[in-house]
Amino acid sequence: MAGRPREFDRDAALEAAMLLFWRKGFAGASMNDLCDAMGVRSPSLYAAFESKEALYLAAFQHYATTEGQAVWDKLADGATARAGVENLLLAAAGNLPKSRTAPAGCMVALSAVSDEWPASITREVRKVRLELLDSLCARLAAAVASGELPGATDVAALSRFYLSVFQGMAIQAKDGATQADLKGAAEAAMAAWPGDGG
Amino acid sequence: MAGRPREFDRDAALEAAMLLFWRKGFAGASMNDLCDAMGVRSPSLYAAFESKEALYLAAFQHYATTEGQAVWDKLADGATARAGVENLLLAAAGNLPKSRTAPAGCMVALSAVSDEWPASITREVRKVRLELLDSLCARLAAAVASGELPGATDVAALSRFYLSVFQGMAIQAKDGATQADLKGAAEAAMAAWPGDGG
DNA sequence: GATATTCTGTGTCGATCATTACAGAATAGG
DNA sequence: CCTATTCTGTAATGATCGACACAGAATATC
Repeated sequence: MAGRPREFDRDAALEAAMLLFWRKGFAGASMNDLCDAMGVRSPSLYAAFESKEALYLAAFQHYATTEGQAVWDKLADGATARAGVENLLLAAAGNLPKSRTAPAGCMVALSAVSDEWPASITREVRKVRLELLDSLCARLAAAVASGELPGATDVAALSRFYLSVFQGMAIQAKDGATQADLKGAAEAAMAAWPGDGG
Repeated sequence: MAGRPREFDRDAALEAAMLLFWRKGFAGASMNDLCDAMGVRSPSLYAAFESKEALYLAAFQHYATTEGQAVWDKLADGATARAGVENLLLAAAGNLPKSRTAPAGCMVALSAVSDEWPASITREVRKVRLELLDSLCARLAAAVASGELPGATDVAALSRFYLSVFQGMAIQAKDGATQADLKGAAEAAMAAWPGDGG
């Protein structure tokens, strides 16, 4: 391919954009901020990512397939669905608070919770959040099929419940909750597992 | 007091501002939008509310003392703390989804979850959210004192857990969850009450 | 009724926003 | 080497943002 070669690392720039969007949201991260954080001038940025909206969607996908995936993969970990859900919530407790390298909260849980966001982003974010609900439903339905959970279990309700715990933990992480704080909430949530005594 | 009398109803205007901020967030609601919704020209608006930031804080307080209070008052309803928490979550399930008169979600739970908001608003919103946590802690601590809950109960963790359920329900309401959806999640959450069998 | 005071409406302020024209620089293919 | 192509940097675009100057209108007090 002819033409002057790109002077910046596209993946590194996307990672920087992800971190800024993660911290400040869509409207809060201006193109100026993004250019600074990515180390790229705006014409190069537009040539590589098309628009701010497209850049956000790319950064969001990047988040979902790296940071987000690492936590939600835990749902498949463990011999039982109960262990999977517990692993998920404990991983969330470990990852949601602010760290040296990552902002607090979760891009998937906390993006587009007001109507100020572009419609295409709201649509995509909602889709991914509903996929989280689906993955919980699938794991719990399998547990019903295997006999781990009673046949009368309301899988949809139980899935929504555990999703809400995860999402609420993300909000509390934004408010400064520590790993220990969230671990306590996660353990309390596991007491709701059908069949567990109190 | 001398001077030309105000031609608009300050409380009605504040209510309109609250509804718009509730739906669109701080940055999403422009002064133009607000003027239209409130039926007021901007100089009158600034004379009555000082600034956009101050207007948001006033609208937020209005929300907290009306819409929010109506739900969180339920925590005191019922003979036991368990009944109080259940009433709270069921009221949330009834109120959080979009209705004819109100937007979906909760201004307290969903405001300022990204760093794009003015610092004064972030501070105030966080303060109110922590007050919700405190009110849960107080109710549960009283239940421990009265013997309703075991002395070994981790009140802080249990409070954080129920708060997270509420907050997560607010996010799901934004994503279109129905009253029935949220009622299921609330009921599942009550199964985590210490001492309840599964 | 005169005056001080407060509100309303028009119009606009500088700042910031996302986006892009344009020209120069660097590469690939011929 | 020459040309087409793609990137980089400077600078500017129109739009929109929050906020306000100004003049006219409406009230209270004296």
